[in-house]
Amino acid sequence: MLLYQKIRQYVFTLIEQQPTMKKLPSERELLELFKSTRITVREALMHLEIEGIIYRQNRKGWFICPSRLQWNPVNKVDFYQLAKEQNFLAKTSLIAIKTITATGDVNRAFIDKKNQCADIALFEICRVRSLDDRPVMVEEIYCRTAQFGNLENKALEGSITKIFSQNYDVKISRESSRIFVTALPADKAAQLQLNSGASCLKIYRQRFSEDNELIDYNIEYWVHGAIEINVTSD
Amino acid sequence: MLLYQKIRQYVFTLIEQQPTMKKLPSERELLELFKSTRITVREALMHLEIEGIIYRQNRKGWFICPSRLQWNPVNKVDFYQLAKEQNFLAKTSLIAIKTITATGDVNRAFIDKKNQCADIALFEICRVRSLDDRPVMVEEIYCRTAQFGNLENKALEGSITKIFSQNYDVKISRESSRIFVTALPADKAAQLQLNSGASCLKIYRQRFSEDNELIDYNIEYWVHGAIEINVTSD
DNA sequence: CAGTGGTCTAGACCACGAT
DNA sequence: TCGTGGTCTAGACCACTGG
Repeated sequence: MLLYQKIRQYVFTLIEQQPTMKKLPSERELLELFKSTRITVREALMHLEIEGIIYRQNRKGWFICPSRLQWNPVNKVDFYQLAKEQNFLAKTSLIAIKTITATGDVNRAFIDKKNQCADIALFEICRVRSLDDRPVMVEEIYCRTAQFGNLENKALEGSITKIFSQNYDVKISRESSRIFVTALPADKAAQLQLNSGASCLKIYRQRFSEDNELIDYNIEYWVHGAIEINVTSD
Repeated sequence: MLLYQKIRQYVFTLIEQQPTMKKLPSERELLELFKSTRITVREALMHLEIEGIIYRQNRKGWFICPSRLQWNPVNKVDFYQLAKEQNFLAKTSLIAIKTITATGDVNRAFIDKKNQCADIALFEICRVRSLDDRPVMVEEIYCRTAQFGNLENKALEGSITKIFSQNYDVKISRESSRIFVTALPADKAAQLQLNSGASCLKIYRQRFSEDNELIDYNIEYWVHGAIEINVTSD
């Protein structure tokens, strides 16, 4: 068995035996224990990181991943309710809300047949969501300023869907998501207190009204070891 | 800008400018180009690997990821049809089919109310699927030997769903999937010609008949840069 | 301040792939 | 046989966290 696999096995067993432990021994403690080098120790730790068993916070250390949030992208369930059902303490922090002119993918999504080339003014809302005080997701939400005037003064830590429905009488009727694995960009990693390049689940979501108009465009980055997708089809 | 980010950027631009290129320069070529070391070059390459832009085949080199297969877990669409629609050449290789006694998760899934403790005899089918000759998925399929006698003599490179329906008159009516990111176990990595520890999307899928009996239990490992999940809900 | 991970150097030997 | 990536050593300095 290779050395880094032995170290991986040692840490893995440590986690199994001491499930209450949150922080792992430091890289230097491990290299002394195995009379090895940091390269090899980090090889083992990064292995466990990809498995979704441990994660690191930038320069703070390595930590054990709590259980994953079970999430069904088809049921339009509120984040807080979902977390509560699974015994997590959910929290949302508003990072920023600003007005932008749509460009790129976002622009293409919002263009409709009536005004193909017009500049589209959008709100860009950036939020971070935590489970038990661990940041697990950062998202950008785009929606039309024309449609949601005064949105910046609403309680943006809660459910956007509820704000749309209760304040603007806008109901979501259909949604479409693209989900894939990639790396966190540097800015998103920083907001999650992670190192850039950590693996994540990236989700592009478009939500439409009954008459098929795009209501919002959402880009979510989920810390990869923090979520599990459940889908049921009939 | 950090050195490994410069190298990453260089390779990234290389890929953009020469989209027909399949194989990247070797690690040693890159380290000479940047007068650096393999550790740093590999840091850059592993970054791109996590992003799903490049992948490595064990000791063969680093390669550029082709576009991802778009897959909707809710639509029960045939793999070959899906690939064809997206201009991929699909292929399936049967690795093994054997008879086992259900244990662990698989056992729990197959237990029904009638015979809680009986040993359950299952087929275990292992297959590898490729797109344009790149292995992208390895799967294990479990189903009851009692229900699918003589299954080992069927054309197992094709659609299992079709075999169930055409040879045994068994129709799938409902399915339930769990999807998450993890690392490839060593044996699965070898079957995909990848290094163990590569990131993957792991999918547990259970499929049920109209009267809610479990028909098959499926464990899929998708190479993480090879697939994108599309979900639409009404 | 000491301790942590982040980045980086300059090598080495090995197993396996392509030829 | 030679080139590839896989594994590993033995250090170094830095940026940031936490007490």
